[in-house]
Amino acid sequence: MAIQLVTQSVGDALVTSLRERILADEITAGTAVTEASVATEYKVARQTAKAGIERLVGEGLLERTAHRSARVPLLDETRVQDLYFARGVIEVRAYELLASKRLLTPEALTAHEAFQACSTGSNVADIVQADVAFHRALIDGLESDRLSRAHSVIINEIRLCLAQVQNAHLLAPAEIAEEHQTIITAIRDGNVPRAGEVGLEHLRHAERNLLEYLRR
Amino acid sequence: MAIQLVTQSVGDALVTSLRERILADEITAGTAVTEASVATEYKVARQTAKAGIERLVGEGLLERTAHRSARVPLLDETRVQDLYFARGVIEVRAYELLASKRLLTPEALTAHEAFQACSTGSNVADIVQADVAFHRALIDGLESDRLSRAHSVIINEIRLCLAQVQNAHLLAPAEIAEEHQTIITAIRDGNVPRAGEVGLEHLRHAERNLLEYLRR
DNA sequence: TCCCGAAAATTGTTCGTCAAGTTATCTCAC
DNA sequence: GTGAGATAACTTGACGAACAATTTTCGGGA
Repeated sequence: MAIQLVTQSVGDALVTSLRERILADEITAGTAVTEASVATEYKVARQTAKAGIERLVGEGLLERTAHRSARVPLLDETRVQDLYFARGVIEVRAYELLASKRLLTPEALTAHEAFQACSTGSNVADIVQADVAFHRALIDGLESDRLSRAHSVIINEIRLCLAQVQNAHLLAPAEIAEEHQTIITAIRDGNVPRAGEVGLEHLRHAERNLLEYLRR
Repeated sequence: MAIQLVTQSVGDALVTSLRERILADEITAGTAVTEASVATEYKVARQTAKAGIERLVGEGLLERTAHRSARVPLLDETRVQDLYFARGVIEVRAYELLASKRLLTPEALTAHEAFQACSTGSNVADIVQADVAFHRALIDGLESDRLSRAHSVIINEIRLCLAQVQNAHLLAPAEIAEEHQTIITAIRDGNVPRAGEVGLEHLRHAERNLLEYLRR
């Protein structure tokens, strides 16, 4: 068996870079992301740029209608609600299943500790990153490619919202860490209903904060 | 306000057509779907064909690795298990939520009746179609675009499996209709845990049948 | 000011080309 | 005959240019 090399096509690299920049709020909402601009910026063919944009549209990180430029979608109330509702459907059931199996992967625990570690710091992007990583690690524990993928799409769009809000109205990191701990405890105890409840409560807090920010 | 016309780009039409043909098992698993063949068959440019194929790869209806032709994925055990697991996570929680709201849309009831109507017939494709439509209608009742979308991707891949199996090993349509009825009843009664349980049971039956077929 | 039409910008789609990687074929040594 | 290696054929990756269709912008009249 030959050693496997990890290669990446130009198109893949382009999508990865664009995705990062969007999630980092470097490409701000509302500004046009034209095929030509991406093409010249990255020195790639327009077709390549087009393909990349289309993939991101598929992920919900860009929006476009026919013959008009793609844009990073603007955060609005219905979007946030839809996003957290869909996320809740997946995560609540996932946490219940994890609890029923008392399944806590080392990755999830590591992610939790990593969050606690950087929660004392002030870098908001890091905190968001660590928060997302924790939830992702929990879902990944169920070892379902399809579920992880569905969850990932939704959570990426949520990261988009968080990026736009920035440090403005996040919960206190300490509070988030505490809620994460209750989720872990519920799973470890095999307390199925509680795992679902605290998971849902955790999401509700995040959603409420975002909505309050939007309504001000 | 002008009257809105529904138009469709060539690319969209191509994807729609290919998706239908794949789900109808007209493009059988394993056979190569090359960019050139699609291009000549539909008389479109290779670029257009490529874009269409890539979109279907994103939906899980085609598989491809770098520099090799796309193929309709072959049904195998782990795939079926992953698919039904992910579907279960979404549907179980969705049915519980529907029950907690006693939410039964006219569309869902209509879909149920439509299934019963064609369950006496022998056309397998119609039955699969009606079955999928019923579950879709239930999920759509929650009115979450993101959830419907995530569910749709998974269920399309399941349709792929069902298409490959054909009439071979489906449950008896009458049995399916009966299980659908129990789901509806549980939702109507607002019996939350039961809605989740019978939903899960329904999926388990379908999964078990598919797996038995695969293992023979 | 408001509306209309021309110009500019942008996407949709096609063609042709070359490079790079994969698969199939064929030959030659053994 | 058979296996290994070279060769050819096929396929995708990426680019550049071009034209049509559509949207947006903008300037000039009424």
